[in-house]
Amino acid sequence: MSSGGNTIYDIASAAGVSITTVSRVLRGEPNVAQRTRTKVENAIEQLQYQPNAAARGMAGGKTGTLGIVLPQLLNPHYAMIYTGAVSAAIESGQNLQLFSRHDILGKGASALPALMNPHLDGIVLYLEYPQREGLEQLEKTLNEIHRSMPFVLIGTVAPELPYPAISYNMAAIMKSTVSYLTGLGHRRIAFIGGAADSTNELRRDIGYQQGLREAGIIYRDDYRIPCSDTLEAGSSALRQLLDHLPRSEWPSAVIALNDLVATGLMASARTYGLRLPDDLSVIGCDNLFYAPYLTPSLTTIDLHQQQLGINAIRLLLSGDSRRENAAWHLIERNSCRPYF
Amino acid sequence: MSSGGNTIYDIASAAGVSITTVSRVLRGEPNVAQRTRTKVENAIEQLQYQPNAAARGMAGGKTGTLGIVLPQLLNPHYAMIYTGAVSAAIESGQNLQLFSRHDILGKGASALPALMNPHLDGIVLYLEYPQREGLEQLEKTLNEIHRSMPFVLIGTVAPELPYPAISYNMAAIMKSTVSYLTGLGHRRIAFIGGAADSTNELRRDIGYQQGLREAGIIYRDDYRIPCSDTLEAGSSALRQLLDHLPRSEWPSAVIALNDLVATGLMASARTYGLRLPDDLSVIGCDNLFYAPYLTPSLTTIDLHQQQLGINAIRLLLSGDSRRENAAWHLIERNSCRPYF
DNA sequence: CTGAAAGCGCTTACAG
DNA sequence: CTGAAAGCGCTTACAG
Repeated sequence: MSSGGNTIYDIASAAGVSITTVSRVLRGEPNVAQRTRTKVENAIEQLQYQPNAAARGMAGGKTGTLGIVLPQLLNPHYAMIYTGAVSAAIESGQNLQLFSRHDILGKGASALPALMNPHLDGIVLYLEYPQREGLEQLEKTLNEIHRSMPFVLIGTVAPELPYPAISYNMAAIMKSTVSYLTGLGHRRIAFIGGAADSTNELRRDIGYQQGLREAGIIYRDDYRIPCSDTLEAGSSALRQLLDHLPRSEWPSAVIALNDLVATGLMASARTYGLRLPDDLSVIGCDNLFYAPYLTPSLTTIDLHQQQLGINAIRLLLSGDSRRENAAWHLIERNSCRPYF
Repeated sequence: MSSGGNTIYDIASAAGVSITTVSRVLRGEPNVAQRTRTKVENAIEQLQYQPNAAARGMAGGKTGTLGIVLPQLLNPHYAMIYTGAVSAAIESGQNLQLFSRHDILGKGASALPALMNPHLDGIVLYLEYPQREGLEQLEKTLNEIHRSMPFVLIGTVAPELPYPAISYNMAAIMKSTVSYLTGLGHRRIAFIGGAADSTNELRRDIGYQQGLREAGIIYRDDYRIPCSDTLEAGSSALRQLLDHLPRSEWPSAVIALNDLVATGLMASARTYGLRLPDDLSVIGCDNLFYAPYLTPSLTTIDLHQQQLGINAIRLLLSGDSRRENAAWHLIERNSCRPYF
């Protein structure tokens, strides 16, 4: 094509060697005479040669590009992971290709071919886990991917999946969140979480209930509101919560699915005349960049997303198949206060 | 490779035709007998055939993938554009590949080869424009890209660049912003903007000064603070502004580079005991998703980023080389109030 | 309307 | 240590 670039042939003839030899020095093979290697390297330098990744992949070699699948990018949670991942990829001289479709699982294996198409050396998968019964289907899909390239799973990874993974231990995180609140004296603690039927949301619910139980608090169904992943959903979820409860039973604290939901919920709380945090403590999850700038500043869980992105790429590159938990910590700010 | 997929050969033999014919129906060429076409289509369907984009590209055809270069993704401004762009790409059956390095210009043409490497059918470029003297270098770079693939420029595009573009008219936007504020009665209007030496920041400064002039206000150097693109920078820029001014000359309104800077600046303002918006009106730019949820909710410029992403892909696909302005509008919320 | 052949830019056995 | 040859999965002239 008019791609205008020099090919391996150009540098072969410039260096006076065969393309095989050029390919060898390109890939850093050891069995090349120093003199030859130098000649080739000079030619590469002079002609500003750039290997064609597509051709490489097609010929069966490494393409030098990794992939990452993220549900979306509007939530900075994912953008942070991506940013960490690119930096780690660049550091290792790899390219990183982003796939931001969430349909990959919804449509099962049917979306898979699109992934296999570009010859990737490996891929990081942040999946949105399906209903429980979908887990089996998912495993089949993953086995299929596994056959053509290595991958690592990140996010809230079901422990049942026997693949390399860096996973948020959502049960532990939720339990700690609840304990933080009970430690402040709260007893009426609501949880505005995801749809209860996804496997990773399940995990959060377990942690929520464990946390309550440990503090001797009885779980109430009407303190658990399902909610999707947006600010607006957070706003209306809080309304739903409060509207179904006599004022005397309104929670004194609410745990949000994530900072987006927390943000929406805080605005909504004000419309009920609730002062924050005096009348209602709020805690989020993700530590988005603007969380310190909300009024009140938002107490939340920092999920170390950028580091997760970095670690995922490193794990992928290492070829190791270990499974580990992702780091996190609670950040105390001003949206929670002791309850007496 | 073990890429496991069926090739054009597989479907050729399944359909009992040559690979040439398969290729023809794949690419929708008209000169194929209906019967033959049907046979081939059935085989494609049955074998779940997926064309290999890399091979396609290498053979000189369309790859079906477009690219987009964005400076970064942590600022939702860019994530919105990306999101719009993918949706438009998917709608047209194209893939979209994201490149988020900002070094493409910093390093001049040297970062270019990485872009040409994957065989893209075209690319959307959101560039960070260089100092004035860099414009010439930039044009050379663009000419080089132009030779191998079509592109469209988006963002604040220098009018000097003779390429298809959808551009924010920053001068007009800034002028309107100032006029909005002067319309509210403000006279001491500060501008916390970008480094004054970038060509697109220059454009904003022009609009700022025009707006002032129209209202008969004299431009003051000490009301113009340079600032980078982060919340922290916004915080310290405001400090820098106020610390150098006697209290009686503190501005009654401040225009921020973007919502990130506005967010940081608002927090900083409070530490000076300023009530918002009573003591200081603030206006941002970008209309990030959380802007309505700040206290006070942030008046800002909506830049219609998602639509910009969509339009950019469509313009690219159309092959048209027109240059147009991007849509925008001011969103009044509660961070600005009349000044008496 | 259809097919055989060359070629895109590489890598990988296979010889030497 | 080095090179000639085959092949990766396609598209594009060129014949027929």
